[in-house]
Amino acid sequence: MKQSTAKPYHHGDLHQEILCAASELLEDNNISSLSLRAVAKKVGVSHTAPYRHFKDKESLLAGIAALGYDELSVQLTQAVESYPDDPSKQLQEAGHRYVQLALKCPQCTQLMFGGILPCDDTYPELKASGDMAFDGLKTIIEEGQACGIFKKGDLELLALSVWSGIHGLTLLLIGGSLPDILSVPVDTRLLTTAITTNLLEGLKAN
Amino acid sequence: MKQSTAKPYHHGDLHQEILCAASELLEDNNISSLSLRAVAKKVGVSHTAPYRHFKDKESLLAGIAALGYDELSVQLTQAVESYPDDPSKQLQEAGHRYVQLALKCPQCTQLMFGGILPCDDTYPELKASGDMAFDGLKTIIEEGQACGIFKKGDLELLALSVWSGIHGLTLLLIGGSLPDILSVPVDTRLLTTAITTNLLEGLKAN
DNA sequence: TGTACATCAGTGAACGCGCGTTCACTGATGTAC
DNA sequence: TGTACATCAGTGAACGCGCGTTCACTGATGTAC
Repeated sequence: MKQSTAKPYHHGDLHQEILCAASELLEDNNISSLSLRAVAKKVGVSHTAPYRHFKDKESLLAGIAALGYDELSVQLTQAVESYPDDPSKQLQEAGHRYVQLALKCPQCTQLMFGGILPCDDTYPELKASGDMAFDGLKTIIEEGQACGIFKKGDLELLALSVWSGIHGLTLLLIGGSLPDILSVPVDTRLLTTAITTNLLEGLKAN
Repeated sequence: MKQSTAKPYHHGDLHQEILCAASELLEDNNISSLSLRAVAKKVGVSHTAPYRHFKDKESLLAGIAALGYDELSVQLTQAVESYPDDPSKQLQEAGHRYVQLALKCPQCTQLMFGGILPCDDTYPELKASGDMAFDGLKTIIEEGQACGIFKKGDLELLALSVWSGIHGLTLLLIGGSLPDILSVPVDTRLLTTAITTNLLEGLKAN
């Protein structure tokens, strides 16, 4: 993204290609076994080439995570657009999209939320992307409050309540422990609906 | 645990000591930088000694995670005992204890839920400990249903709803992203109370 | 009680591995005149 | 238009590192007779 407007040089847009290859490799294995060398190999450049585009390995990881937050924002926006003027349905749809996205790229989700990267201003782009995603959620709830279907109260606290519920389910799903804990087969859609319904119950205005 | 009844031999109870030292080292750093060699060094034995007690590194990690689930079960039991005959308060207390425990040992929590270890029967002790913890939660909800203050419905689904909410908050807290996302300082107790209250709202009988 | 033997916890050298990072380099591209 | 130079993306050899695991061993403990 940062480089995508720059003119191609030598390789083309190695910055983007590295990010893209790294995201793919990340899902093929896991965070700790993702190596700069493997990424370079996948792209077809020497294993030192990435250093022209990323200060070090952590910078690359931060770039991947930022892309993840960006994609999350896109999904939230689409959820809102799917159900204009119906914050309850928007929230439910957002929940489904959150879960689906995480299931599509579980390792990236771990990277985003696993406390692996600093969340402060070390990587401004990462922080900005993360904030934007949370803003998307807050907007839905704010809308619901404005039209009187969600209860009043601290916006961030309500948003965090909802987020926690979905986030918890999501991580339990990608953690893979549920199939061995629950006595029934895991039906992702059913579980997500049940949990968002529960959350909406606690959110609705009296 | 497995060995604690065995008579001391040579070192004493190296199995336990290794588990203990590994748990401590785990919190000092993180999962991927925990090494068998460092554990052995901390205990004061050669770096191959752990192989007499654990098949490989993953087995050791499974042992640590199992201890984590056991401690979780203890906390749930204590939550129940703190408020006899009041499942709502039991649940709230359980939430607080869940969060507190995770904050005390965030890396172990990641190990337990991060999809790092197989959840099937590869490590029976691990699976048994995990199941027991989930049973503790189900028991609280079952009790609440029995005395009519929680709504009817699939027990596991309700338990999972509650668990997801608390689990999500917990992982967001230990992920460390909240202080940089929320505009107000993070008050763990307040957040936990708000979220469990919300969850109870969605759980109560009509 | 004493002795010979079996068991097995713990040792230390050695193996092969992939990793992140550095460094001096090369060569393609862009630019000033 | 042509030339000399500056820039900088990508190279490849080399570094030092810590790791998991294996192996033959040693020596302390337990046990059978």
